[in-house]
Amino acid sequence: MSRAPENPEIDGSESPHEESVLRSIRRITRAIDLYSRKLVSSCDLTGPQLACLRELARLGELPTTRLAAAVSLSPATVTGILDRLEQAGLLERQRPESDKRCVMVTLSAAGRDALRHAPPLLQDGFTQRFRALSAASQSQLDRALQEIVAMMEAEELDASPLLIPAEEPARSASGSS
Amino acid sequence: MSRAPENPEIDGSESPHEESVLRSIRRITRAIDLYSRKLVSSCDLTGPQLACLRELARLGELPTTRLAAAVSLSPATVTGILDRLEQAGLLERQRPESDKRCVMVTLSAAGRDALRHAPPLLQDGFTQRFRALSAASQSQLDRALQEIVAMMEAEELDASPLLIPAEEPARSASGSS
DNA sequence: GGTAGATATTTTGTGCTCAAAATATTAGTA
DNA sequence: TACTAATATTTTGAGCACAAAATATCTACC
Repeated sequence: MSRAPENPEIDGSESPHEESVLRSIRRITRAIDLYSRKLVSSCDLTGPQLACLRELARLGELPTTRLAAAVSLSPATVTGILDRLEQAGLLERQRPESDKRCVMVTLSAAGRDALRHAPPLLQDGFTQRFRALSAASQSQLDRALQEIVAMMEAEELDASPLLIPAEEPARSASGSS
Repeated sequence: MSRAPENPEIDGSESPHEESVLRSIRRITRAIDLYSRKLVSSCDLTGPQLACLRELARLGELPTTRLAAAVSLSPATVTGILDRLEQAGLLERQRPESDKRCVMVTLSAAGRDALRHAPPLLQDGFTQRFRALSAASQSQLDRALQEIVAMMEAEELDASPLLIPAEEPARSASGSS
């Protein structure tokens, strides 16, 4: 009756690493979210809120859209975050006369102060452990993540039939660890 | 080699890699979210929904809590996802006689079918590129991520020795001293 | 039997997240 | 001036995500 064996491996043929990579990413995402909630109890700021404040401090006054890009979030999302931060008095929004479509965001004194007392954006445990790594190891992890980002953000590689294994991106500086 | 932990300027002193790592993670998270939304238009399932279905298929009937663990989400979150999947007729929930606290979740025929026609959980572009890597490269990325997960999930490493700067004038927001 | 504590799930409340639509403003053009 | 298109932000609607509280059930010990 089952007309075809429907070999479940046909499209499920994922390399074990593929599953594993996804699983790791989910766990990282979750760990960050959990830490964000702990942050709230220690300094009344969530992770995304703190990230916005930090970029604001780093880049100075800037329009919503550019802030959104800086923290890798959509403008719509940032609007909500800014609402809450403004409500808390940590920043100010104003439309410049020159172009009233824009909204320039500025850190307030209170915002700068909150930032000074805020813990790091990543778990303290992670921060400690990461800093304990050799510069080479840090760099290696950093590069690995960037590689994943690049593969992730690269869209669809067209209709290109991908069969070209071509060559390894050959990482030259493999040794120093 | 081991850089002595000089008193690191207390708060500003993040290694450049630290910033970069966080930025990469944010971008990865975002890329996954964006793909999840594209998924909806192609198969009416979001990423988390698809992830739940897949685990369900992989592990068979199982209680909510175990499913939550399998997808690295909290039970509360999974409840909402299950609501929608059940509504769509892709799975069934029932409380076994033996223990009516539990809720056993089972894939329905429609669920199994939807799964067969669903695209991969990661961007197609990523999947293609990742598969094009050598086994060694895949493994390397996989390991790097797992290392980060481990550092991320390791809590606080307490007062553990190892690299304590001895004094660390902890002004960390531990309330008013 | 009855009551306390443990276990499993759902509900509640808040925030993050996005696309798409709505709004407001500016610039270009007839 | 009026009309159109482009730009910048906010609103809307839906889903994800969690902790904490609420609910229901089971187990253990009296």
